[in-house]
Amino acid sequence: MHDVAHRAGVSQMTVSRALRAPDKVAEVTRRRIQRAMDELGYIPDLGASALASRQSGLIAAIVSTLENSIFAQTISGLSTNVVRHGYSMLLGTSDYSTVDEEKLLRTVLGRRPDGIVLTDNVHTAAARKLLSAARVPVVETWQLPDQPIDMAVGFSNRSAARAMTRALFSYGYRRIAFVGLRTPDDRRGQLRRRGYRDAIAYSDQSPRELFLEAAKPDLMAGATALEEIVERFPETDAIFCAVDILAAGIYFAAQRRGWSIPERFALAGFGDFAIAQAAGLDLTTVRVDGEQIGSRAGDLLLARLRKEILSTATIDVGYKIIRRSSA
Amino acid sequence: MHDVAHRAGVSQMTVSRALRAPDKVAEVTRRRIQRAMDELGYIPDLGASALASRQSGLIAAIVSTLENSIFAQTISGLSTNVVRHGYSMLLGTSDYSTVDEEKLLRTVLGRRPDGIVLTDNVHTAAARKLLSAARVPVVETWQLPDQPIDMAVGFSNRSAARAMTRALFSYGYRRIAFVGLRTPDDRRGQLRRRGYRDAIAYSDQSPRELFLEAAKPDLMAGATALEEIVERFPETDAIFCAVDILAAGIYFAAQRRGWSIPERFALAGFGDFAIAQAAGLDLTTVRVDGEQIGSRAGDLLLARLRKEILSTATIDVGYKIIRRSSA
DNA sequence: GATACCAGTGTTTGCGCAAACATGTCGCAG
DNA sequence: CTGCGACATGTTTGCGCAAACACTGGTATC
Repeated sequence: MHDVAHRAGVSQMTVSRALRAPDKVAEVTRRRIQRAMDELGYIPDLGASALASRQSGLIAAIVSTLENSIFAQTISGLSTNVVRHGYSMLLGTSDYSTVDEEKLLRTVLGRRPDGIVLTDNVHTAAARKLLSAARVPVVETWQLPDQPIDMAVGFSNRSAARAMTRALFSYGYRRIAFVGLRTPDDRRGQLRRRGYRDAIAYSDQSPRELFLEAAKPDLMAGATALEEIVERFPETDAIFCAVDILAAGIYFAAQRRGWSIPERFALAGFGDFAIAQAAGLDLTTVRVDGEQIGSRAGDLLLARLRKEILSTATIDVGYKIIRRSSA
Repeated sequence: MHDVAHRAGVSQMTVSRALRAPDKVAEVTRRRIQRAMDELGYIPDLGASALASRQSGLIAAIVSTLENSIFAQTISGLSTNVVRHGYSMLLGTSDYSTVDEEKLLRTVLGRRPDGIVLTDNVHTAAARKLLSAARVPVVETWQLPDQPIDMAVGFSNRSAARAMTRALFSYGYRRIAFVGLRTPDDRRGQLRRRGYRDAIAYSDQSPRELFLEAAKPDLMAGATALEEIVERFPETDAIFCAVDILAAGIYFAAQRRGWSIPERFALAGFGDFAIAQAAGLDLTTVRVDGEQIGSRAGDLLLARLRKEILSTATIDVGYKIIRRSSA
């Protein structure tokens, strides 16, 4: 910067101003400086700028995983939004572990980000303490937390599952089964199950729940699920799966048995993954806009960083029940 | 840090050392410092550290898109690798635009990253200049570039497509058609086409190529492809698609016609996307390990940062022809 | 017992930039 | 013509940390 200043015949401070507050520098001077920067191939050191201004210009995101395309979408939405406003994205992966999240958080906070976005809302006590001590704006995303650390953007898995179950009732189905995974740390699955039970409780039916031992939801798990459903709840006329992929597994397994859907039984999933569509599998499901969640999270952060007073620190982006031919 | 030093009864420098070079600090002192840090909830400022040490501890990745799960995998592999070694990930999205990539590069370089990973190998001249001027280790990934900027990890789309075409010949098919998209900026598709032609040139057959006008590869495009193939090359006994999703589209379209695969014709794709598997669509395809590409890119960077002499700056991770029931 | 050496710690300085304040220059009201 | 304010620019200082060098007391060497 000093070199640029020298070449443009001004002081280093004026160069700094030309960069950060161009309107405080005379037009001609600004152009001279610009030319000097171009000629020297000067690229301002944002790290040093951060140190001096106490604003890092970084937005950190800690996602549970990138394998799942929904979080990738959220990052994409968030990134597009904040990058446009001059921020850079810092990314970390917690692998669904709160302990890893806490560890990651320590390093991330070391970068003094201006904002943090989390895709999970379960944290260690220490992590919560770190975050509040850092006095950094935080947005939790996807499942709306009961006790938000700060801000939140997402929806309620429970109410979405309740809505889907009710929708199945409204389509005329009665003996609705629910399929989930037993994995104890699958909070989403548990919430969706509760939503299912909420709806069942308001009906004349008793719950038909199936929990698979599978570690991961996949097609195989779906196939197993169908077998067990047939055995334990043979009267079932609709199956609601906690995850689309399970529904897909059930679909193909049914196909192999020569059963047609929704004649033999209706089928509903959760997530509206591209997978289902791609498989030509016209699945009734719950859709949540992952990209929008990221984008809105960015909005909240940016507003906060502009010192705006936020009327609502929590945004419910809702969900959509997509009825397709499977139910 | 000053406060921590005071509390531990040492100088600020000793605290710094306890952090960066623990073995240069006496055991007891280190423990006192550790305690002081815990009590104060001190988190070192990595930005300031970067400024003083001239090492940012940042690895930047510029991906074409996150929508596509393969790049998400690469980021995941890269991130896991470098984070373990104390680096943080800076992420940017170029949306397949070399101009956006260049813009992004300017900001990214402002952070003075210790290494950069790119998922594309087409860049503006200015971008190339920026990168070489920055003297930062660079790894280009996926398609191996003809003229690498620095290092590279990936494979050759051309040779992979050639191998697949040859494989189809070896399975006994003769009249092999190729389906791609016309989108001019689809470099990958062009390279795969060349690979196909390479193989055809060594056979007694003439090329049967079909280029769709569709903007994006999807199931619909696949369905259209089948119609055109049937019309223009009715004698075709095998179809090789530049992308799995097209193959899936063809598969379902064939299914609707009551044609069975591979009896009516064989089908091969490229990419081994989870989609195909999920659809229960047992597709013969070319598999490339996206996560490994990211991980190996990390290895190269880390080695370079350790000042190791690299014997090879380019790593070909290869590909696998996966023969399944569709061919 | 002088010399060299080393582990452990402290002091000084500067990384590249921006905040805060200081200075200079001009136009315009009275 | 004076004085005051608005604008444009310069000077000083410090952000939080680590490199480089200086220093201390102890141990090994012969």
